[in-house]
Amino acid sequence: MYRMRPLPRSFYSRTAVEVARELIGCVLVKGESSGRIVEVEAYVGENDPAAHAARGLTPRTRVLYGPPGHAYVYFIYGMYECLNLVAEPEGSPGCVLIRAVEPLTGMEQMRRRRGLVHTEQLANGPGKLTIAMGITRELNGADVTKGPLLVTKGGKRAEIVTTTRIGIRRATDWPLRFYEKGSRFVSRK
DNA sequence: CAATAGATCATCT
DNA sequence: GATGATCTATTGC
Repeated sequence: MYRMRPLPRSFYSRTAVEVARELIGCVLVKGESSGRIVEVEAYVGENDPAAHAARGLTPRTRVLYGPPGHAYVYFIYGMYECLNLVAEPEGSPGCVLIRAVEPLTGMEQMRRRRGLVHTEQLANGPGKLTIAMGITRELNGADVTKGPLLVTKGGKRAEIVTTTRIGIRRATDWPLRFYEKGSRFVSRK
């Protein structure tokens, strides 16, 4: 189907903020599970004190410096994985953290992985959504313009709320978190 | 309700 | 050796 085609690489080859805002309302797909992206954060590169790229090119941040449209999946707190999409042209390490999705399909599989929680809480956080959708470090570096993990265009354009980012210690006042206004599926208002 | 503690390990200093 | 883009359970008011 036309709608199911992955977003092209050119979509991601813009500033992290542009990509972040445009991703709201798009659909994240992996296998039979899919969800509408309702909350994201932009990490804007080496000059962003809260970004992993703030310390430059290391083994971990390698994919951030690669071409846009790839997944950056990292392990945090000894327990969770977080999904980012690499933005900006190759060599510029901006990215977008996917913080929450509204489950659309494959909810049974998500419940199997996440437990018997309400639909709103299946994927309303960066760690929760990777568990719900089965996204692991094996997908680090994966090309999301191809699959098995991909993003497609959403339906109608969402109204977006801008706030400061969550769970970071530095640059806590930078307005780089975006979520869909009125959504019950965001991690926190 | 809000605040806090604990889990648990890859990454970088 | 300290830290962290988290989550859950528990404690306290």
